[in-house]
Amino acid sequence: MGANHMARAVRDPEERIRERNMRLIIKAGIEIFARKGFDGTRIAEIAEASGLPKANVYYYFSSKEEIYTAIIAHLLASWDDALKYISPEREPAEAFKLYIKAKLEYTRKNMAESRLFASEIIQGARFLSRKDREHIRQVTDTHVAVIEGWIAAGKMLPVDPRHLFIMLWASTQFYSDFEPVAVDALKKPRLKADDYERAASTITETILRGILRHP
Amino acid sequence: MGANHMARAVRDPEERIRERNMRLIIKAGIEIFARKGFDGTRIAEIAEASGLPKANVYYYFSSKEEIYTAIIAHLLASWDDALKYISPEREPAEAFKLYIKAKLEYTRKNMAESRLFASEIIQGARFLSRKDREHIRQVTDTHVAVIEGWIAAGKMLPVDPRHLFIMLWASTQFYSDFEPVAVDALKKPRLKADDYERAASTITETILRGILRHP
DNA sequence: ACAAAAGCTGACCAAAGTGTCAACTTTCAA
DNA sequence: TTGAAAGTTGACACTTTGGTCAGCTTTTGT
Repeated sequence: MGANHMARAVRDPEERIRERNMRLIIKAGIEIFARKGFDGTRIAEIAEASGLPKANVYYYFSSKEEIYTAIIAHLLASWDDALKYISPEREPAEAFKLYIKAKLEYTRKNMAESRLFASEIIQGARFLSRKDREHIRQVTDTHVAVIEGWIAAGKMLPVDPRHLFIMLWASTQFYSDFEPVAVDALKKPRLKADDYERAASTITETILRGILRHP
Repeated sequence: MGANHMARAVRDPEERIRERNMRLIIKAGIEIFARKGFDGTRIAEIAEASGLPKANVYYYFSSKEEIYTAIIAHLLASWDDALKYISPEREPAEAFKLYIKAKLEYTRKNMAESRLFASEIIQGARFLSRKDREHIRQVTDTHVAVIEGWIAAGKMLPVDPRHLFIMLWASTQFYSDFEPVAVDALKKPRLKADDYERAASTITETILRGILRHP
């Protein structure tokens, strides 16, 4: 292992321990914050769920808030991922179809994160920084502009892009955020992959008919 | 006041005090449970918000859960109110338009209730009884049948009614449940009546184009 | 007027919660 | 091999919280 590293301090080997434990804590935290909200979550519970003693959790995070905001920051990174499909080169039909699909897939595979974020918003977005919210606004603006471009080019009907985004965001989020209600409404014991697929096609078809010039 | 009552015990005069205090507690409870969730809410805070000493709150309710479930029960009563517009005699266009409008109006005028309900669902619907959920399922079924009737009569396109309801429910709820995000997405300092009106028209127009035979 | 019912509340617990710490063990570069 | 940094943890201190209670005041039908 010749020219290894000799970095500033001592260790390195992937920083295995630290990384692994922080990951465990974050993972458990997502689950529990999602279920209980910020105030309702007890650190002891996070500790138990991550298999670490409470004092060890405090070795890595100095407070409950620090765990929570670490998670929120991580979440926001994936916020705009699905939006990449809304790009000017694409045709609206294709773009919305892909967006809806990606959004539903993300929300299905990351239920806890989705719920945690929803919970944070419902509880007043107390831990979203001004910067976070500015970021949301900016990303929205960019994509609103794309839609306005499509409208100007006659590629879709003049639908208010901001309200349209809200419809899409709301409709896709619903399936994981409010799963107990979705389950009852669909009369299924639980939601499976094909329920999400049927959701995707219903939303996509309805929205596309709703915003495209009649074919 | 001749044949008054002489009920089993003593008082009656509108039961003023009891009624008034319970109302105050419930009202404060809705606000705070909505913001903090069940676990995050402290009774002391409800007491303070309702202007009563904590011990007095316990004079009327014997536990936190009792306050909470009282509120939930009250909420469910208004659950299906907007759905009355989805009735077989109506034309789909009219029905959906009225439904969307009513739903948005309710959610706007009862933000705290809306959020509390959303919060309860996100946190796993722990306090919805089997009966409550059965009720939801039943009401949905009734209205799904109406839509299926419309589809069979060729009055609208064959859209999956259950997913359609979810789209409507989700899109309308969003504005109050996730107001901080809606505010950012719409670039408004706060949502006002005309934002809800614009939401209503965008949703209505898009959905109607999405489910009706092309006019 | 008056006694019984209803309403009120400060003071008090026991339990649960957050966060700290000193002493111990493990890891690792030299 | 070694010693310093990193990691671990039981026990503890302190605060908050849900819930109780005994004794007080107010209301009310008669």
